[in-house]
Order: sequence, then C-alpha cells, then structure tokens
Amino acid sequence: MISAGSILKGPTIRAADPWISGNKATSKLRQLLNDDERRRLAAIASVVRFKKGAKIYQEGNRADAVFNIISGVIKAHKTDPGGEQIAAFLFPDDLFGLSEQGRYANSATAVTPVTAFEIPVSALRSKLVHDPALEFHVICKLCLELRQAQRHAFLLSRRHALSRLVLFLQMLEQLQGARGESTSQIYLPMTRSDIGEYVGMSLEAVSRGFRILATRGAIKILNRRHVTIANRGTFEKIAADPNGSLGLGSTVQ
Amino acid sequence: MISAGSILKGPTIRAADPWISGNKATSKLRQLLNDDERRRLAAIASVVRFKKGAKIYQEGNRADAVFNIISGVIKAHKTDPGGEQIAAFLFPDDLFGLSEQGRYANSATAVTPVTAFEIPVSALRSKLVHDPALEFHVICKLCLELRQAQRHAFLLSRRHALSRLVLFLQMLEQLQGARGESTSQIYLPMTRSDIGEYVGMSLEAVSRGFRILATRGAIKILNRRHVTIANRGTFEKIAADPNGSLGLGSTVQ
DNA sequence: CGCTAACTTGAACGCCATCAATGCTTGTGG
DNA sequence: CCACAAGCATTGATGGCGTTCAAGTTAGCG
Repeated sequence: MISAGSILKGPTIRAADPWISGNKATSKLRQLLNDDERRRLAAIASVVRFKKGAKIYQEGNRADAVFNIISGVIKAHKTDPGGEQIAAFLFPDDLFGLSEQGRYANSATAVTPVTAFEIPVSALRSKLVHDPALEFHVICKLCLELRQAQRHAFLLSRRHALSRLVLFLQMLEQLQGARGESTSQIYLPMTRSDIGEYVGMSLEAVSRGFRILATRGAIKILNRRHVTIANRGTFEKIAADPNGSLGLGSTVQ
Repeated sequence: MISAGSILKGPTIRAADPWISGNKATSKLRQLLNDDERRRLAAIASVVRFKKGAKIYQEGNRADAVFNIISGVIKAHKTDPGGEQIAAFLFPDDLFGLSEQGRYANSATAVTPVTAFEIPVSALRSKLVHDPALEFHVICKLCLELRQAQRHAFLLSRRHALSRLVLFLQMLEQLQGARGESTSQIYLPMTRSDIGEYVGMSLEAVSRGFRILATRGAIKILNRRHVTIANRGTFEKIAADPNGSLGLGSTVQ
C-alpha cells in the first residue's frame, strides 16, 4: 500500500485550486507540491507511526506540529464526557493538527494503523513566509477542508437517519475517487460507533439504517467494512430526502 | 453604524493567527491588514449595496468575485428544493464568496440591508502571488472559518433542541464580542425560520425552545430580535447537555 | 389603520434514543 | 489448530422529543 517512494519524496498535499473550474465532484485531486517543495518539506519533517486506537494528540494541548498522512485513517474528535463527537475523518494526503490560538482544537486518534509526516509548526511557519507558492497551496487545501466541514454540517442538518447515512456514504465514495482509488465498493475503516458519532446518531440506528438501505435495494452489504451501491437511483432519491425515512412499504413514487 | 472612514480605508479582515496563543474564546479579533494593504485592495474593489432579502449570488454560478462585508448580515445557504439549509451567517469584516472549482458552493442572501466590498477574483489572485503577507492573512481567516464550520457541525450533532439553541446563542454572543460589540444582549437579525434552517430544527421548535429556555430562567426574551442570558449557570448546563431537553419539572440537580 | 409576514401556541403521530439481550469475528493462548 | 474471550455488531421493545398540520396572535410596513 505504501510505496517507499512516497515517503522518500516527502509530504503530499492533494487539493484543487478553488478558482479554476475543474469539473465534477468525482474528479481526482491533483498533487499540489512539486518534487523540490516536497524535498524541502521532508527536510524539516519526520516520519511517525501510530497503532490502531492510539491517541495522537489531545484537544487543548499546545500545537507544536502539524501532520500529513502517508497511510491509514485518523479521526478528529471532541472528547466531551458523555458523548464524543467526530469532526472529521482524515485520509492519506490530508493535513491535520491545525490549531486555534496555539492549541489543538480537536483530539486526534488513529482509526487504523497510521504512518504520517510530523512537521514542526515553527519550521513550517518560517518556510511559509518565504514561499508564496506553498502558501497558496495551503490556502487551496484549507478551502477544500472548509467545504468538507460545510458538507458535514449539511449532512448533520438532515432530519432523517437514512438521508444522513446516504450522504455519508456518498462522501466516502467521493473521497475514495479523489484519492484515485476504485469506487466500485465503499470501504468503511471505522466502527459503527464512529459512524454514529460522525453522523449524529446512535450506533444502533446506524446499524438499522444500513440494513434498511439494503432491504430497499439501495446498497449491498458485503461485510462489516464494505458496501456497494446497488441502485444509484434509489440511493440518490433517499439522499434528496423528500421525506427520508418512512417505515417501509409505501414507495411514494 | 457605518463610519465613512471604514469604507474609504478599504477592506477589513478580522482574525487571529491560529499559531499564536492568544487566549479566551471571548477575545476580540485583530484587524489583520495595515492601511497600505487596505488601500491597495480598495483599488481593485468596488462598494456594493443590497436590500434585505436580495440574492447576492446563486449556488453553482461562476464565482467572479469575493465579498467583504462592511455592514449588515448575510446568510450562505444551499437552495435545496423542499428544505433550505443555512451553512453560515456572515457579519461585518467577514469574507464570503469563496468558490469550489470556479463556482460558488452556496447561495448568498442578504438578511439585513448590506454594504460590502466586491473584489474581482482575477485581480485578487494576481495580488496574492506577489504578497506573501496578504496570503498569510487569508490563511488565518480561512482557519477561523474552518473552525466556525466545525463548531456549526458540533452544534448540529447535539440531539436535543435546547442544547442546539444554547450553542447557537453562545456562538452569536462570541461573534459579537469578537467584533468588539457589547455582549450584554444578543442580537438576532435573522428570522426564526432562518435559525431553524441553521440549527436543523423546524421554526416551531425554535420558538418553543426559546420559550422553554426563558421559562427555566436561562434567558430573557426582550423582543423578537433581542435576548439576554439571565442565568449563565443554567444556560451552560443546558449547553453541556447531560440530557438536554426533558419536558419540564424535574430540575435533576 | 389595515394588510401581510412573522411568530406563537396547540394536538397527534412517528422516528430515533435508549435499554437489553443475542450473535458474530477477530485475535490470543493453550 | 482449536477454544475462548472481548470487542463489535445486530436485533427487539418501549417511550420521549420534535415534526407536522392547523389555528390564532403579534408586529412591521405601506
């Protein structure tokens, strides 16, 4: 999965210039940094590994480094006693560890085993001031993450469980596509509980929801970690959510 | 409300360097641009006005300009038939009109009468490449908006109506503070329906929710557009949401 | 001063959270 | 290689909260 080359070359940021009219939500994102930039970033970065379930940093701690994922998946989450909330899942080529007032705004935990670059903030900062092109690339990436967060909010605003789940699956599918992976099946590296904490439902509701989607023929559950979209039409009709849930039966056209 | 000076001087971006450990959510944000930068931006910008309810741009249109609010409030929203969803409310000194693949990701509508700078994207872009300091300021602003969007998602993930409303009011209060306005009362420029579309509830539930908060002594409703926080303790206990709503009666300690 | 849009209040139904028990699977040590 | 354990996931039953539909009330604006 990890080509040795990708580590040797240095950090990778995938995004699109938000002002250029590339098209389609399904488009693959470009690697923004050239080899030279990657080498220079690699000089100030170090490679770190985390086991599944490992805590990478905690909300509120001093933000001394940002991370760039090489392989694996992490979750950024608030650690609110009596109810976690996941703000984002982060995948290879994503940046995380951006701070607010010098401190991490979320906690970060490895969902799968993770390899990442750790880049000290101090070094990155001084690099930024002298490198307008790199700055511009960071802006592009931030715009993308902002859109992503807005999409999350959009998902959460849906009042019906099925609608949320469908939007969640669409999101994962699109992210897989953007990374250049196959979208023939959707990979769910996280637990039902994680999904629940991301989409704002109980884990039981997530489980039931998937089953109902399967019953209605919208998806096919291959196993706990993989689903496919069986009927794109039904699938998207549920996303559109005229009235997302409805018990069963009435295919109200 | 609008000092003539602020128009003459040029665009204003308020944010904080996310890597500097200023403290407190209640802190006032700094104006990032110096007079010289503002003048140069003013040279490529024009001042535009919108009436209350006016549509500024529509989701999916070509994004030819970004806007910087001088006075008034706008909402950024998805225009989904059968259920609007508001992504953000934007206030003076905010930037909006950032695009995705060359097109606006949301629609924008004036909630109150609005005065704003309109800055053509083409001119801004060429300015950015030659001005690392300005780029850095844009990065700061984007980080802030990203945090804001994550806070919105956090709000939406709450399962209880009262908890969402309290978080919404806290958000408005904090934004007022950051702009240097008084926080003795919270101003609600938008309709109940707008609030509902932001917090993911029906407008009736918003109305009822405010009333229940008032009944419990957490807030005081001065009129349709103004509330104050009557009891900060109760208020924040509801935000923490042990079990947010509960009918009435049982003041469970 | 009347009209219209915004807001409040009421009643009933239905979805989802919650509690509880059972089933599956993954990995570890015998 | 098998057995067991511990997490993870599914399934079931019940009740509470919020949506929805429906009036009625207030307030802003001509």
